[in-house]
Amino acid sequence: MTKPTMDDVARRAGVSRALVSLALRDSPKVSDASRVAVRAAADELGYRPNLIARHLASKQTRTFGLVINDLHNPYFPGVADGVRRAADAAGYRMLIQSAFLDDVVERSALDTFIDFRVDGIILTGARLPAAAIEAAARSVPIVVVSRPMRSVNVDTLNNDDRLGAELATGHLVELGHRHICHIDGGDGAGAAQRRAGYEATMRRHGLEPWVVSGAFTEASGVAAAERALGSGRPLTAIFAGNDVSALGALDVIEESGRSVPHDISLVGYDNTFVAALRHVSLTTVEQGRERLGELAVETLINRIEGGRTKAIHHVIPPTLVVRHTTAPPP
Amino acid sequence: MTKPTMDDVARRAGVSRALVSLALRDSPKVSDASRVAVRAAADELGYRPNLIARHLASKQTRTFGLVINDLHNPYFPGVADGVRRAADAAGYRMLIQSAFLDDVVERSALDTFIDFRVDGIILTGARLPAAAIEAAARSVPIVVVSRPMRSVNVDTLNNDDRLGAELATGHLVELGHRHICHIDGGDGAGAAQRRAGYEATMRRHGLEPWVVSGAFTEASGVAAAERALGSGRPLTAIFAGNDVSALGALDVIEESGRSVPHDISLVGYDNTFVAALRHVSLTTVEQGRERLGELAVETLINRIEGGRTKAIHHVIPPTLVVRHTTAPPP
DNA sequence: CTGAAAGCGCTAACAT
DNA sequence: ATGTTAGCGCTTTCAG
Repeated sequence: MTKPTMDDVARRAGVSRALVSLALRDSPKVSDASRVAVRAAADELGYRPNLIARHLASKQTRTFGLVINDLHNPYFPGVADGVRRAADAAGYRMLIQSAFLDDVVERSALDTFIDFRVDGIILTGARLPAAAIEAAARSVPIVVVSRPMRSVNVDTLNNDDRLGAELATGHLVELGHRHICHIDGGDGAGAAQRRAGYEATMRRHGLEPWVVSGAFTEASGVAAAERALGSGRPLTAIFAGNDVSALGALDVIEESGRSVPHDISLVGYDNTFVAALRHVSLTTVEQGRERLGELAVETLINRIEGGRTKAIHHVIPPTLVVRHTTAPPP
Repeated sequence: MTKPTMDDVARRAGVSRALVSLALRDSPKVSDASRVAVRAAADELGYRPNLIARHLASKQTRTFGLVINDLHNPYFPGVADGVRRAADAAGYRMLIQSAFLDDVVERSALDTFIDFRVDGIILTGARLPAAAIEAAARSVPIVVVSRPMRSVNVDTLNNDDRLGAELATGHLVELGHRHICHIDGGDGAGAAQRRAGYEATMRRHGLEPWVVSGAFTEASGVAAAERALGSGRPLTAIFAGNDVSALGALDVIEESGRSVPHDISLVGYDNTFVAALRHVSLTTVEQGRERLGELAVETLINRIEGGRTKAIHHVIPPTLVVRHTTAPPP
């Protein structure tokens, strides 16, 4: 169980340890003969370099840490796809941690990556206070994805949440809806912007905003929809803060005997795979999550390798995806 | 950006480096005065211990690596929940990597964890050859979850896939179905056992098994259902290898103008949150995924700390969750 | 092209 | 209770 070290390989190959190090990393200053001998010895021994030691000596890990706010939210794996593809192409590893929707866990996930001295950290959907992120960013490059925040030293990457909400709300208004309720994302990442976009659109059309507070979870969608439906207030459409809360609302609407979109139209946000299921067919907003993931890596790399110090704030335009949960009001 | 080291803290607190090390880890053999002084110095400096260095010196990382076969499959986050809870309670960190359904990526995820010298690895839904896992298990404790395999040196934890498939198929038979097609999981983890359970149940009832090959993805469910429906063969029920492939099948069935469960009954496997959505309400099989995650950690810990060397193979009984996608045949 | 030697930041005996 | 001294396994000058 005790693993062979570089010394073992060196001894077996009849060369010095330093040469093994060079040979294994394909340095040009190693003769072919040595290279072959070293490789052979390493293979025979089943040698695997100890990254812990390598990193301690070289001061870099070539690893990015990805903190996902909630592994259960199908939005995030899409971001992870983009991150992985780009990281892979650039020769970086990616390690993931989930915050499990808990701020304390999120904080410790961030600390763990810092303590592991990863070369860069991607925070997605983070709910940590901006100050905490700023502080952490002083010791490692951090890029915050899908969580709008203004900062001079941490990079951010977002879809335009406000615009997305405007598209969603505008779509409902155009269909003829006047009683549109917004189940918001509470203090979730981007929730405030989506709420603002909703409110602005409503006002622009002379309609009164009606926000029921929620969170980015299915359970909160259930609770919020129950409140909205139970209020007795006229209601023909709901714009939920994200897809999973929309799904919660969908359940409640149907349970109440109403049908979607016949009685009530419903819009989500994120365009997750669940929204795309024909059986659900939820009208929603696409953020471009994979692209955000890729951009996150690029942003990190040009800070690390390019030495950039000024923060970048990139916002990409979302698009409305119209499916079958929206129709003119009854 | 250059971080303070333990030496900096020691100097500032006016003590030796070793004492800082002890104080920061709450060793009882440190005076209160020193402890306070060290903590203060560390805080003022914003000191964070370098885990890389700590691990190199202590030969352990107190970290488990979790390799998830497919981050997009909502089954896995449930396992991760269980792992995290148990790991947390035992004082271990958890790092995640996704294989993104790709065997090569899965292999490199495993290698990365080995190279990082994590204390234990949990493979869930892995499709790697058993031999590769066995080999890796020689250098680090590995427990394989949701992937049946017989082995003398690697621990496994599974629900009884065969039994689960028998429950699912038996349920359909009891409802009166005779033309039941199984969309299998191809070479996915546990797919063979589920297929066997289906076939055995069919034969036991004098029915002819009909397996259409698939995989554990939505896209494969779509393709397989199209083939089944297009075959012209009588068909009143489908038992899909897992929930996401069932969802793919559901889309195709409805697209063909048939309704579920009126024309065709449908059963999945995994009881993911999507199956539970009232709007989907998929009859499925619950594996007990969180429990599997917790057990995985316990298994790893009693091997690491308890010094166990004989492999454990634990199988837990699945349960059928009947919802609204199953009904008697038309 | 190869080897020797000096660390990387920390832990773990061993002293005191 | 606290300090000293070796490493952990690797990379990286610096000589040869």
